[in-house]
Amino acid sequence: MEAFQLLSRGGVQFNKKKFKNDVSLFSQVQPKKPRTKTETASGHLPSELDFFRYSKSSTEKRQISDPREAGPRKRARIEDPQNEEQEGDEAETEGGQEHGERKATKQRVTAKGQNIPSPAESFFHLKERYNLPQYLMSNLEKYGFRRPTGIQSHGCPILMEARDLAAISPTGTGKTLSYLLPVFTALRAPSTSATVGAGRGTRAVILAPTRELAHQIYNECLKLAEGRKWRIVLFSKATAATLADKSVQEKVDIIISTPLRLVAAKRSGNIDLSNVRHLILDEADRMLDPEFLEQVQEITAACTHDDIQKAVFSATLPANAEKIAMGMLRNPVRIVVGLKDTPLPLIAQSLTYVADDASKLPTLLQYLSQPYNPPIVVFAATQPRATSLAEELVLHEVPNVDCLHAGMTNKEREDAVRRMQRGECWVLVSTEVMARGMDFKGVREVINYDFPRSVQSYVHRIGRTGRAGREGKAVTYFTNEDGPFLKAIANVILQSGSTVPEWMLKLPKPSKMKRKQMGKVKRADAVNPARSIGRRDAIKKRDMIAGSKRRKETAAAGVDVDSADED
DNA sequence: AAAAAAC
Repeated sequence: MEAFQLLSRGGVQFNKKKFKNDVSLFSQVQPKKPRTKTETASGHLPSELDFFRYSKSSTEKRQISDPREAGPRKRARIEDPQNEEQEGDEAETEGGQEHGERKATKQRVTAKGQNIPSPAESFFHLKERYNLPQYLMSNLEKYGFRRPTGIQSHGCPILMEARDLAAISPTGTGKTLSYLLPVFTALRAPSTSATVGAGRGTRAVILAPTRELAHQIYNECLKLAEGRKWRIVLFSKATAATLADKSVQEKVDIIISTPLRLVAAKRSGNIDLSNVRHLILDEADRMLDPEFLEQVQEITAACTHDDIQKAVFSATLPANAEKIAMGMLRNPVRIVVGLKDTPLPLIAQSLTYVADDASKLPTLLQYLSQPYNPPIVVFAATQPRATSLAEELVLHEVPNVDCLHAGMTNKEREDAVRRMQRGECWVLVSTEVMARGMDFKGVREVINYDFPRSVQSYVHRIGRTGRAGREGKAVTYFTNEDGPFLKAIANVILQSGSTVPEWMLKLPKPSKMKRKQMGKVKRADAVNPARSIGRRDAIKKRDMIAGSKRRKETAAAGVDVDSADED
């Protein structure tokens, strides 16, 4: 592992020529026409592919052909009552409408519940209505938050009026800030201050499904907290230990944690949650998955204060998760920004046909040998596949490749995130662990190397790009085996305003049996069938690295050394 | 429907 990491970090030379059209990592992308289409790796389709029978009339359904048209077209859709999500007694508003000024990117907002607080047009309005402290206003300005996003203008008032909230808003639309602002406003002053209204100690808990996401939320907290002596704790083994001291715990204001970590502290009696007034579940549907649910419920039960406000946030919320969430909330407001379970139209999505698993690597290598827009996030289905793919890319001289999955050590994970944030990583190969919430601002493109297992997974994965109003590109590889899952994803792409070949939508709905069967197809750990991963160890890796050097030298002489790497 | 993630 060590050797591989060294190699992936520093062992590959920067190839300027390859990127001469893209010198600056963070410069504005030329708005390209988003195309959603089916590309074939080999240029022709094998006739035995049964689901391509439907492609005879492969005319494309066209909704929005250009992201710049998204505004007006979206508007047209809003006015079409047939497209409205039907709700019972609901208030419906569109941000900005009542003041005449509307940005093209504004999305439809559906709110449901009793006495729904009206949205705030600007941070200044929030301040006027809810007495937002000046330090928050300065910090907002300092960090470039000029206007609230849809979820912020609608969600903040609801939370600031002490209501429970279920909020659904697309990826990259500022959900974190929409719950942090109300939390800071409600807490008023740090525990250490003389004028604390609501008692001392932990008064807000924010839960997230991965360490990386918890850390990112923590960083956002620190931005808003500047200038005040807030004690914000990113829960870890180390911090949990220091909190065993009651006098330390009394000074804490906000805890951000993954569920199991907090449960462990609770069980050891090291944490007092009895004064928690705000409990936030980020990536709520994930947090309500069976494996997390018990832990979340244990934490909820430990938050015994009567005046507790609960809120759940996500870009996706399947019906069963929503049912559980609503059961946890008191007289909640439910708001949906845009369309539920739908990616942003800003993301140009495409599907690429690759015949089988073995064809994916050559397809990706071919793609990465041409100029592209780094950084790219590549999603693999399992940890071994992510590792294997990253190794293959490194061995094939792709520059600045990194790998990140939960099988790695904390330090390795932190290092990978840091390199990503610094723009040192151009291709990040990862698993589902990176799929949710992570905000790497420069990510231009997502590649689903392995087909996502659910619509939710797809939406969150591709949501790593196209954040905060930027454009993004998402490519999804699909093989013959992915056929049964293709239709659902095609529908999502269509929903989000991109185009999809009509035959995909005509695919038969796969039966449960069929899905079960297909789902059981075992994916090889090694991404390159020519290499066996079974006997991999440090020595083997050293050989591979040596092999890659040899390859480099012999490549010029036209000698094929690939076979030398085989077992 | 299943892997990944959580310690």
